[in-house]
Amino acid sequence: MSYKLINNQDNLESLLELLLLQKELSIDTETTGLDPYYSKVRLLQIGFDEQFFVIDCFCFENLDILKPIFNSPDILKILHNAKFDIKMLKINYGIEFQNIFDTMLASQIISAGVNETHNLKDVVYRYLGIELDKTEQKSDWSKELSVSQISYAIKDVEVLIPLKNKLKEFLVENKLVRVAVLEFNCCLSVSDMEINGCFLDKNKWLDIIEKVEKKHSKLSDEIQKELSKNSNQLSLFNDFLEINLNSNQQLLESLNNMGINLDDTAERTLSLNKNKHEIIEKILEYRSLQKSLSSYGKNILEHINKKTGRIHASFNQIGAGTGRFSCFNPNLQQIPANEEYRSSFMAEKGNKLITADYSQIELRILAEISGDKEFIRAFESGEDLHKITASNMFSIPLENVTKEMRSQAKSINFGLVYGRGASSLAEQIGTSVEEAKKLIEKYFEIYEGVKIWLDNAGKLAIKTSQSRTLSNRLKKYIFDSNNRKEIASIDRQGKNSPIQGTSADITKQALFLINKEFKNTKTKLINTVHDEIILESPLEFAENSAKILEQKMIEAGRIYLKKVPIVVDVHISDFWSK
DNA sequence: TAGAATCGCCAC
DNA sequence: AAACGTGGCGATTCTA
Repeated sequence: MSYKLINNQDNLESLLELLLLQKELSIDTETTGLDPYYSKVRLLQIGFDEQFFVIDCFCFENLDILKPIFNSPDILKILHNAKFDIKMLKINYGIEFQNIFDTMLASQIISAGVNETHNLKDVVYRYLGIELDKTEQKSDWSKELSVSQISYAIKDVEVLIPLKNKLKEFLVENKLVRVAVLEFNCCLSVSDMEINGCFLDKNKWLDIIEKVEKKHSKLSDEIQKELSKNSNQLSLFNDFLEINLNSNQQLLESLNNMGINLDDTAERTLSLNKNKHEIIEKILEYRSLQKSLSSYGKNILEHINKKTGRIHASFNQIGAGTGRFSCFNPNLQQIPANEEYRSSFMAEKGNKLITADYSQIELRILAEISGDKEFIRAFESGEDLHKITASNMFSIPLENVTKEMRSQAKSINFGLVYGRGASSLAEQIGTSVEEAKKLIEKYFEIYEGVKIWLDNAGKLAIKTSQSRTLSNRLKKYIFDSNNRKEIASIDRQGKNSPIQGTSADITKQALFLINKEFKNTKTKLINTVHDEIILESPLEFAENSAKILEQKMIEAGRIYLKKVPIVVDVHISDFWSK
């Protein structure tokens, strides 16, 4: 294998001359670790036309002369899991990227929700049938380089160009080029979002946790006492028997012992049996506190980066099969939605947080794709959707809609996108199943087009084993066509995926537009939660940034929704708020 | 006994 | 048997 090692300024300048002539480059890095704030880039590998260059970054103070290459809209940069290299190169060298092809994202797009691994080794084997040896990947890249290390480093960039070509064929064949470009563009935003991170006020957070801990232990005592008092099982030690409240097995047994016979201890079951004993309410409250303490609690503080003082969560750009993000270390998408918790996520001194979310985006998408005249009209009116739905359903003027009617209409509206049935609706709104059925029928008389679309979407998913969003994002379904339960599930997924996935399309489009708009400013993208985008902006720019954010989110929505108005709610605050 | 599986619950 | 879509995560329980 022939390659050129670049280890002095002369070499680097000659390389630049060559790179400027290229249309496509494959790029990879080898680093001393995984955390971009604590790791150094050892090697930067660049390949094109069977030519490979290995830059020993330890020989250079900066890589400024290469910046125009990475930032060039005319040179395509091919990477696998581009976010990793982009973050490393940006933090270490201030290198900005534009125009990328991420073979990992491409592989995920083609897999279309089917469980497959997307590390380079597996993807290369799947698409090219080549076995890559990755044993050097975790070797020590901070010392003198071995021949084996260099040849490994080159192998990775060598394989990227044929891999990209193969993946591109698949993308074209499956009409996935549009969504791929969307994801590649969005990857740049996600990289910045992870670099920026968000600020969590440690003391404020600890105060909350302390309060919760007190409530938690008090409640725990009360429940334990109650359980042992009523237990007809005597302790051998004549002491009261403590059970592990977090063990649902033990809890169920204890409840049965005191005459509360339940099938399980699921929240649903407990809620339905609240009237049997006051302890049940307490158990539910205990559970909620337990969840807060274990899932968030002090654990989240361990994610504060010592260098930046901020939390840099990891976003999986195509984390869900529908195209939604997922998030971990920590999961910022499941922070309790109450102000107590969220207000600890703050803007740093001199800054404001700007929180913007799409108003009822999924229902607007449903209106768009179903084309239902009445549903669209409801949004065009600008009135409260649930109220206007109730008014339509019960054939009464808006002002006569009662709270109960509105709440019933609201439950149906939200249940729609999940393929919810009558029995589950009945449970929520506290009516008989028969009544719930009638309400749904009435609903679909008003919004007939919605019913037709939902029915078809479910059937189509089962018939074709796939569904699409408005960006043409694909979701494939694998199921046993003899299994009724599975078919019912695919039916619901077929209804939900195009909606949930289009929402993801829109948010990703917005993330791209926003990041582009705020490039080289002090306004930073710091978080996103499905239909919500959060920026941190210096005080003096906050008003203006908020306006731009709103505009760009609407612009992104407009690309997909042509018939239905889009509304974005924006708030400027010192902390994360609704 | 470590890792897998399951339950339960937080978000949208 | 269940009947509501998408995730991550922690504690308990199961399993090899």
